[in-house]
Amino acid sequence: MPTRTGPEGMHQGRTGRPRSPEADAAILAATRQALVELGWSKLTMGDVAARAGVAKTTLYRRWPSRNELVVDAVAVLFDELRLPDLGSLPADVESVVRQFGALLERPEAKTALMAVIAEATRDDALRRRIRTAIVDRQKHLVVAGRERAQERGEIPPPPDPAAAARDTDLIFDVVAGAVVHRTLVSAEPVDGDWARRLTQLVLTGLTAQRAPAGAAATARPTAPAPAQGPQEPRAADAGS
Amino acid sequence: MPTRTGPEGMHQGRTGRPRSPEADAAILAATRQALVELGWSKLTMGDVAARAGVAKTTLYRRWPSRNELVVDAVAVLFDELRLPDLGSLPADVESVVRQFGALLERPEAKTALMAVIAEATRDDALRRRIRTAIVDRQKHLVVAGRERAQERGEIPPPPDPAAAARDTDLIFDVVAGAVVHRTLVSAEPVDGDWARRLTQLVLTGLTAQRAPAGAAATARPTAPAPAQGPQEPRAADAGS
Amino acid sequence: MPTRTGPEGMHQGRTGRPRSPEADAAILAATRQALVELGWSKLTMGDVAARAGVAKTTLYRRWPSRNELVVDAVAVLFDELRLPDLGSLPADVESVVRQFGALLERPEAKTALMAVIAEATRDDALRRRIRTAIVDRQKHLVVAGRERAQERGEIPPPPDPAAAARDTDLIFDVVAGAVVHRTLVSAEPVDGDWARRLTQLVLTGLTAQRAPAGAAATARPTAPAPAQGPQEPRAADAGS
Amino acid sequence: MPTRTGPEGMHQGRTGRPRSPEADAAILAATRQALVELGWSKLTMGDVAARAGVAKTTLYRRWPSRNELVVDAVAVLFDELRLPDLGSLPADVESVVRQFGALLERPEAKTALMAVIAEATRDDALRRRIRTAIVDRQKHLVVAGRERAQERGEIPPPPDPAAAARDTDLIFDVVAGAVVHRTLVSAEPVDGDWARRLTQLVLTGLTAQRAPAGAAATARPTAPAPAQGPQEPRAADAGS
DNA sequence: GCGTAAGCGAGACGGTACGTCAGGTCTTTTG
DNA sequence: CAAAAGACCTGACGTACCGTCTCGCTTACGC
Repeated sequence: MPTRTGPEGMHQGRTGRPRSPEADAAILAATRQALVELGWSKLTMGDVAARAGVAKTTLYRRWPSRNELVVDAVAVLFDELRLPDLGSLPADVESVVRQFGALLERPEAKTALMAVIAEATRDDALRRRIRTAIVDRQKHLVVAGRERAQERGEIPPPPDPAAAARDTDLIFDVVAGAVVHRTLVSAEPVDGDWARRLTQLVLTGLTAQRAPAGAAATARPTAPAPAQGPQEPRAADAGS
Repeated sequence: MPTRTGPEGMHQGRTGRPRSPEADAAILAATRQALVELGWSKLTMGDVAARAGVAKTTLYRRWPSRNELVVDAVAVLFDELRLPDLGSLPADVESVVRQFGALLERPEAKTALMAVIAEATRDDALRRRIRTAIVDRQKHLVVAGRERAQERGEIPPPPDPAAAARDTDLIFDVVAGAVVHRTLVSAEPVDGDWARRLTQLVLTGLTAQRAPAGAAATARPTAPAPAQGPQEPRAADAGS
Repeated sequence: MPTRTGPEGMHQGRTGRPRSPEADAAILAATRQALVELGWSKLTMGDVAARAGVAKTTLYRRWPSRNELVVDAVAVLFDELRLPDLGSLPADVESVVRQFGALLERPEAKTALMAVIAEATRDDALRRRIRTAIVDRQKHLVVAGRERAQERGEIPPPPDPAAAARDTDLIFDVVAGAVVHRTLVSAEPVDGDWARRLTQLVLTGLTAQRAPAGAAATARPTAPAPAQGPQEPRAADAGS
Repeated sequence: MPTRTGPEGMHQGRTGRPRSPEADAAILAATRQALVELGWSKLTMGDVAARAGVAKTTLYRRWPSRNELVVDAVAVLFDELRLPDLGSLPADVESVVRQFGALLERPEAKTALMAVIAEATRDDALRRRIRTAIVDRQKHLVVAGRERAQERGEIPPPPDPAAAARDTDLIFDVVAGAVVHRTLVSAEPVDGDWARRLTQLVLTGLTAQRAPAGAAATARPTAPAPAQGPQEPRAADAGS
């Protein structure tokens, strides 16, 4: 676990009454509870303070606003995600997919995650906080999974580090995105069958993509297409 | 374009002064503009009304709340998505991926979409509205793409309708989810390279999955799929 | 009864559909009913229209505003006041006092009267309407009472018209004011005893005032007025 | 001046930031000013708050509604009424009459008083507030005037306390009612002449009423009238 | 008998104010 | 000095009425 999040990062100063550490825990728990019961838009600072048995001032002394408070409150949920060692890459991946799906079924996670991402489209500081508190935790799983699979010999070592990074990013977007989309937009559960099919799609897609060598298989980005028609129009009509 | 959305669905009754149709257009335009300038959390009904040159009550007479208003305002953006006929399935898919990515770069779309999805986790009526106004429009593209590819002979007809529906759902969650995640969470652009790699991953993954020979249910990625070539030599390395 | 009030005074134009006369009655009745149930400040035009089974426009076509509508609605109540002939001035006066008191016990009268008077402090047109529709009806009783008493010989003819007018005004203010104040401010009922004592106070006070011999202008109450008897022996102790 | 009114009576609790006392004064002053400029029906809470340089919430924290605020704002005006010692009862009474008349010429007093009384016909709490804040202040003058006149020997001590109370009430209703009626309904000024005539009427009327002894003077409620005609019908026709 | 001008119910319209609520800040007393 | 309590200002909320304005009728008069 990198950089522990903590309420405010820096505040210390060694004099005066020290901040109560129970208060922190109580506030975060109260925030999660309020999130479950009320949802994002109905959650209020005053309500959280009351549930935590704490004054509103104490909240503001530790978190600059509702958004960062919620990020921190929700972040701990993502600590629960574990990369198990089930012996094969597909099994490991499928496990993570199901864990992630289960996490997003929980109301406090599902509500908070999207709301906070929505806010972050306008607020860079918030985006950074989300990245360190949540996204990096998930990405770490992808990296760890790759390494373990390489050790097992399931996948070859990456030809160069840049390609590896690109692959990691793609896998991460595909897996996390698909789970989020299924859970929140399609509103369907991430059950065993779906998790297995997603895992399969991603792993075969990725392996085939990397393997093709001389096969007729897929794209050959180096060799320009003979007559693929106008490419630019494609970009152009994307806006029409 | 099926089922036109309309502000309130049902309200008519032939007596009394009819609702001004210009007001509708002005309000939706004002909503999009406010969304760009202020973002979701700063957008207020009063502000939208003022921009539209309309009374606040007129807004509330037509939309029960900010959420549904924003859904309707943003929904038209998704009408722009087109499935072009570029001659091959990968090219068509890649085009849609890029269109969708470009759409989500637009601030009014990105902000609104996530916020509204977040709210929908607590509000079934809102979820339904999102589904009919936005999601179904996108899903339609997947269905149409499948059909066209079948006509071209790029993919075989589905063995049974249930399997086809499951595949459609999976593809939809994977593609839409990945684009959304990359744009909003990873905050990276959907450029030509990424779009191509995503397309390739999904299409090869899917094809391989359907032809798994006698292989074990869970793919064995070590043994590369024997002949997954049939997508024809496609060599587009189009644009930037 | 002089000048019938009528909704709008002038509206004529002999062509077109004539205004429904039932509507007038229904509206005024609805206004009184709403006044009883809701009080002045909660009474709304829309509510009156609904009770009367009439469109809001119909109200506005006939009365310029709530104030004048209420004045007209309440004015008819004051038509009920009668000057009976009970044979003596005190008995007649006492009767009127009690009638007026009874009228002001009725919620629609009490609420409306004061509210409308309050509004009239800022609105001369409204003040005129009140005067013609309500006040003059009451003042007429005072004038009639004087004349009858003179015919009976109970009081001497006025030395000059100006003095008579001054007396009329004073009596009117004292009697009406006292009844209103007792009913609305003191919130005590106008019962038989109180009515008799008020009547007596006014009549003796007035008679003595007119006959002050050579006494100082400002009465010297220590020296009881020498002969203020001429009101005749009236011994009614009627009453509840 | 007993029982200070205060905004809300009870609220304290010794912890937390105390309510600003300047705010109270500023709000009441702003209310009176707004009343003068706008009149009762145009006075709004928001406007008062703005004039007082205070938030709307601060008003609502202290007064439950416009009505009670206005009562308190206007009440202080009635503190100005003084019972001077001019040496004789008539002179003292006349002075109070003129003071009261002058008070009711002031727009903030005249508008507010009637409006608030009108509202009170539906609201017992408001009626109580008016009584303690305004009416009792005036009544005190009547009581004090009686006592002083007795000390001077101008009027005899009351035969029994009940009679004294009844007299006080009657005088109060007559004097206050007459002044109010002349000012607000008749819309005539309370000038020296009118004040003198009212004073005289009340004092002589009252003295004579009490004095009559064996004189033929006024009512002899003990001795039933010889032929006073039907009393009951009087009560009956009061309702017709 | 027929056109036409006004009345009529309905209900949308641009407004204003409502009374409440939440956000953050600030000022007390208590620990 | 921090914490709790709670007053404070700000500003948006969603609602209720206002008085006006179309609508599509209906109704009586006067040609």
